[in-house]
Amino acid sequence: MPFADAAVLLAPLAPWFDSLRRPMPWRAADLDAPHPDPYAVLVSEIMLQQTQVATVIPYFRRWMERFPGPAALAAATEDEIHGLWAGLGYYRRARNLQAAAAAIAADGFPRTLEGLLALPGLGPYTAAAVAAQAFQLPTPALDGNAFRVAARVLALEEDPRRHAGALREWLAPALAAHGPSRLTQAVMELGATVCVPAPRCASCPLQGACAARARGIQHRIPPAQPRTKVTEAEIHLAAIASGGAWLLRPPGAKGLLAGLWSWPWTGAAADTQGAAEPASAYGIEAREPAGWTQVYSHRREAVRPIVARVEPGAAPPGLEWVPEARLASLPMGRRDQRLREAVDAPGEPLTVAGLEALQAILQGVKASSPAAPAPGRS
DNA sequence: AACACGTGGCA
DNA sequence: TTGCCAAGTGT
Repeated sequence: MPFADAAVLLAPLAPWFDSLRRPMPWRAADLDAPHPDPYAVLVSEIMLQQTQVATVIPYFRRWMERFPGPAALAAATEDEIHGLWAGLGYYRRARNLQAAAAAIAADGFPRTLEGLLALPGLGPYTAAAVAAQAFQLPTPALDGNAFRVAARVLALEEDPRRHAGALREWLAPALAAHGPSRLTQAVMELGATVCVPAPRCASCPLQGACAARARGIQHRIPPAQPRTKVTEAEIHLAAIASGGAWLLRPPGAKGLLAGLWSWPWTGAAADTQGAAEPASAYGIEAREPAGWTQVYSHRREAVRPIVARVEPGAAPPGLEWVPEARLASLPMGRRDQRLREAVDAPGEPLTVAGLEALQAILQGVKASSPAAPAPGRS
């Protein structure tokens, strides 16, 4: 493809980045040397997958304090790593990062693109980003920012992801010319702060070189991506206490919120209304705090929380009674953290639907099927 | 090749 | 409020 010389086109990015880069705890002071701590680069890059810098910073600091190197991370428990990742999302990243740390502790840090690509959780982008920032290898790292910047500078009107190979070939000489770590970060920084979806061209160091801007088409490059469908669900999420313990579901191995503890829950029936009979007739004291909508990447959940106290009994299959003192230390996603913080909050009296949900959970009705409605009353 | 996979910021 | 998107990867 007859692209203009990237080393020339992107030259203004180097001084721009040297003077305007944002401070980040994983950034090396010397942009021209190999990074003093490749593990820190790796941790930051995994955390930054689909996650903004400002969100990552406090998680990165806590993680590095607790797991300063690959050996410490490799020795941690699943609950520990998920606890430090809790709230950051995409929890598989934490497990992959630990597996990568174990491989690094055993075999040393890979210093080639191929070696990095073989680590779990590192795809084409992350392997290249680590190679460039940790080891100064001229490997083009194409993330959403880099694709957007490249597509605009070159006025590429198609989806730039379809031209990843050509764009990598185009970018590589510029990395070698201006420093792999510097230019890698500069392109992404530009995409994150200036060449954003609604671009701020007036403050762009590449405004004179940008083909999209010259043609006035920067706002529609790159074309919007089709989104995958989001399913809707409504659930009852129950904090059930008995004696000094809470009824919880231990972490699953796969699926949504894998690796995290959760409160038991059950699909809400849409057709049950009206006042409940006194729940005390069933040995239950309960209330329903205000609900909320929980949004995931591909699912929207209307959450109807219940807080209840019941008579002692065996835990239903798949659930565990967990001593109250341990509750605060269990890794939970945002939804379950939110109910954990609300277990002492006031609520409305239990509804019929809420009572049925409690009974379904306590009777061991399979609670993990999103579509499963609560059973009818007997 | 689609789809699963979390959460938060921003217009 | 709703929708888009973020330093993507695994299956």
